[in-house]
Amino acid sequence: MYEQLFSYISRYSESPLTEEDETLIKISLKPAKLKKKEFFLEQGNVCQFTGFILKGAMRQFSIDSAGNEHIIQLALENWWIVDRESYLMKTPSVYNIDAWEDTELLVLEADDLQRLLEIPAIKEMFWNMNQNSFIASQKRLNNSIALPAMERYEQLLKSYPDFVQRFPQHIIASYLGISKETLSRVRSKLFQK
Amino acid sequence: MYEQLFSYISRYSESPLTEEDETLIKISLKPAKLKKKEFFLEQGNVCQFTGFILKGAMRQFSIDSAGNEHIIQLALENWWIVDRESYLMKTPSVYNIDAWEDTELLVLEADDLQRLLEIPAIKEMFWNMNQNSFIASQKRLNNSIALPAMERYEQLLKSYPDFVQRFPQHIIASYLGISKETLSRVRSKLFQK
DNA sequence: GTTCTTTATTGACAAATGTCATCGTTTTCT
DNA sequence: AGAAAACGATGACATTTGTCAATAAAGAAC
Repeated sequence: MYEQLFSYISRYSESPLTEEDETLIKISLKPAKLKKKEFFLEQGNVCQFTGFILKGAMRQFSIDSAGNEHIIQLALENWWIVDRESYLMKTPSVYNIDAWEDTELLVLEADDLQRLLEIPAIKEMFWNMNQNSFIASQKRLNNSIALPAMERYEQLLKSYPDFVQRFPQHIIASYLGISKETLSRVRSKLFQK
Repeated sequence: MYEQLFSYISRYSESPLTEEDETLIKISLKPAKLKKKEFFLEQGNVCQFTGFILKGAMRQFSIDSAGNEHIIQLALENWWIVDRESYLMKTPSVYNIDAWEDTELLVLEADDLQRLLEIPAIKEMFWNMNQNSFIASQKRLNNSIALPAMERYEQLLKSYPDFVQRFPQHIIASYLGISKETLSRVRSKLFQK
């Protein structure tokens, strides 16, 4: 179970993990399971955990004043999931995170994170993960303000083809910031070509 | 000149700076000046520097196939500016960065960054800066997919009132992902209230 | 296996936003 | 000071996208 995480770490850091490191990681990251639709974080609560997804699919979303969900993040195997602002500042979150499929995770409490960051490989892994997250977020933002619906969808197909396999269209539409009807029409136009 | 940076660092880290740290910082971060409209980074080039803005205003933008600019970041005094992907991976950038006002910076080359990160206060400062950048980017993304034009503008007024003072409306409109005409109309509606 | 829920498509129409053109004002440049 | 450029507002109209409703198919639950 932890092998998956260790292999992830070695992919995102140059420093090796010692035996003691691995022990500390096993103590800090605890296995957890979520059934489909079960909440990992509900808005108004403080985000207690960072999750590493071993198996399954999750989504992070906000709910607007009209009650509509807006997907701000989708995550599959080997992704980290957390509301960082709430987790780090211990403030109530404006986001929800739930499982879209039955999901297995390793979860890490904020206090344990501090201890883990003493491990160079972990620090490096999170450092790189943070950089990549920011870069990805900025790209998505650029697409969002610069591209019309169809091109946003085409970009998504290129960047995250798995999403389209694992999540239904109305989730993808919300992730792109368009209505499900518009996405349906965009797709039919695309496939006409 | 460096006092401004030192004070920034102390605000974003708990560790103090030693004399040697300060010396190393002074060696690594070099003063630079940009006149209005001058490029800090031009698309197609590798981003060579991370800049710390001492005085002035800058913008980071992409140009789409129709030749329209899309502002993905605005930055004022005490902001860092860089295209991280290009800077870290040494790949050609898809973004442009230029000065909107005459600007004074301290600039840092990627190789020197590695050396600076040995300083705990610097590491901590960049760590926190990265977290904050990601959180801000995610918020902006959420606004972008969840809110109509007027509410996006109201959010901007709350979050970054300085932007509206320092940049003309067509820049603000582009930052919000709307046309300058729409922003003009949004504003006239807002002020009618 | 049947029922209920979720998902996806499509049409008709509404609303939001974009485009183009014009005009007056302000700012910048020399 | 005078000319040129940038800025901002507005009208007319086009385009994109959203909303609502109906329908059908696929999948989940019991």
